[in-house]
Amino acid sequence: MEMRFDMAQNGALPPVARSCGGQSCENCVVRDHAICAGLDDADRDALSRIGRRVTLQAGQTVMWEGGDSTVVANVIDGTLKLATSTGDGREQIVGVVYAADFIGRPFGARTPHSVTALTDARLCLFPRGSFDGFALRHGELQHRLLQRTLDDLDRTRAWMLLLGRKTAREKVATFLLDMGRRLRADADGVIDLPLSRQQIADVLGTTIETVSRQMTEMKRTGVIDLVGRRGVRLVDSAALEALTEAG
Amino acid sequence: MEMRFDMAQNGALPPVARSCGGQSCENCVVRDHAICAGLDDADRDALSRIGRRVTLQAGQTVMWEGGDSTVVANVIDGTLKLATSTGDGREQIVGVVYAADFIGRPFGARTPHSVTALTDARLCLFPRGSFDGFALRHGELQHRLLQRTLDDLDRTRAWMLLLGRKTAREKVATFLLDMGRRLRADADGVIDLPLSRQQIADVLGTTIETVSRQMTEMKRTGVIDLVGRRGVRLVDSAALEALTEAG
DNA sequence: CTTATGCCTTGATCCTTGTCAAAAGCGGGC
DNA sequence: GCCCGCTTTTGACAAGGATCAAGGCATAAG
Repeated sequence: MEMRFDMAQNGALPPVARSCGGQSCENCVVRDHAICAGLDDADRDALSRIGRRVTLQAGQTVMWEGGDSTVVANVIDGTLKLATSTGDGREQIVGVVYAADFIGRPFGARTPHSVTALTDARLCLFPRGSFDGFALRHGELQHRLLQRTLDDLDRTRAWMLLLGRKTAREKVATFLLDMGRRLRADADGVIDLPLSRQQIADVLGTTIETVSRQMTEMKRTGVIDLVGRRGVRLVDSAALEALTEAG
Repeated sequence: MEMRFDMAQNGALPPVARSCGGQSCENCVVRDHAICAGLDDADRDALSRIGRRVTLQAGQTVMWEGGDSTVVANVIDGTLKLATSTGDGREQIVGVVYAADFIGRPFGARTPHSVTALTDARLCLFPRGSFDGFALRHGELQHRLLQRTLDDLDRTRAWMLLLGRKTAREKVATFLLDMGRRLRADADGVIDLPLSRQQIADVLGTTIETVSRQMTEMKRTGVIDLVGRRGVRLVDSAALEALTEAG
């Protein structure tokens, strides 16, 4: 088992996080998709007074595995990873979150996994205590949080099938299709992956070499095309879909 | 990849499930631990009128992967597995549930995984629509459901680390300690596993042969003791704990 | 434009685990 | 108490993927 101690990943928040408290919900790009959607103006306003905007740079960590659960947040934009690791440094990415997703552990003392920005990102950050109190008083918000948590659980369990039972080929194919669904391709049909090869390996429970070999092979057979380090074009999605469940 | 089509596992519910509608919540053994705990007498009574008790035999399936989500339930006693599989028959167990746990997919159209009894079991079964309506009107119940779902998600993510990054030895050690925590040992310190070797393999994302070899080896080194097919004694929990994260 | 720094790719080899096959042993039924 | 069926164990072998080791190539800095 290889060990990595990736210092760049562990940059703590700067002493004073760049807060944009002046920003309100009115011009928030995720207001209709995040859990705050459905709140009336007064409630949304009350919630916004609890939170503050925070900007993160790629590589910054907001929450640590096993640390006190002091904050929760909505993702305004950017991509972040949720990860756990063994004592000897093996890492497993247990979730990737995007704009409008919710992060952190409400109603619990500890954060069971770390949260780290993969790209530059903006969050709408709430102290957990205040957020918990607000949620308890607003059934609609709690309901949306429940819906989202149930969906997360479904997705997570589907991923367990991949980790436990799929081959390297199937894992990579599933991953690429999943990225194609979540990320928008540019005019040339190229997707800009928010993850490095190592991080893809950490999502799939395999190694960087295996990911690289599988992707190269898929390029050779014309199923995908690789553009620079982070670019992928899904040339033949049907073929990719087929690779999802067969030798 | 091996394929199994385990017919005994797929026994459908009998045409008329043995219902014990006469049973009330008053003498329910899980009333203080299931999500209904915390409801006042009137509300609990209303909820009980929605549900009915059902008895399952080991091997019976209550919900199917991808099927309509028509019912949800509290487990009164027994052990059940949650599972997903690939089109070619590889199975991954994504959860094991015990007395007082909640099963099924509220607030969603489809059940994303199957639910099958591992031992004889009793459920308190609710039609999903009625349950959803009740939950929407009772914030306390919804809050308990949220708490439980958040805990499930945390446990599930912890299990992803096992599936993606742990060795066979570490997987089996982690599994045995987990069982030791959840199940009570008898006077001799022997735990009666609710899972066959194959099912253990399906939980750990490995094969029956690997599970067997690891357990035999642990017995040889005196860390555990094997008693019949389903019995295990955790002789040296500290040593087992050590095997959880090292070669 | 040139150079330097990491990522990423590629190659060779090893080894853990999966696969195939058969023997052993537990448990239930007669 | 004995036998039969099925689970579990054990063995031999194969292979997919991990590990070790260079080398190539984007990307950013000078």
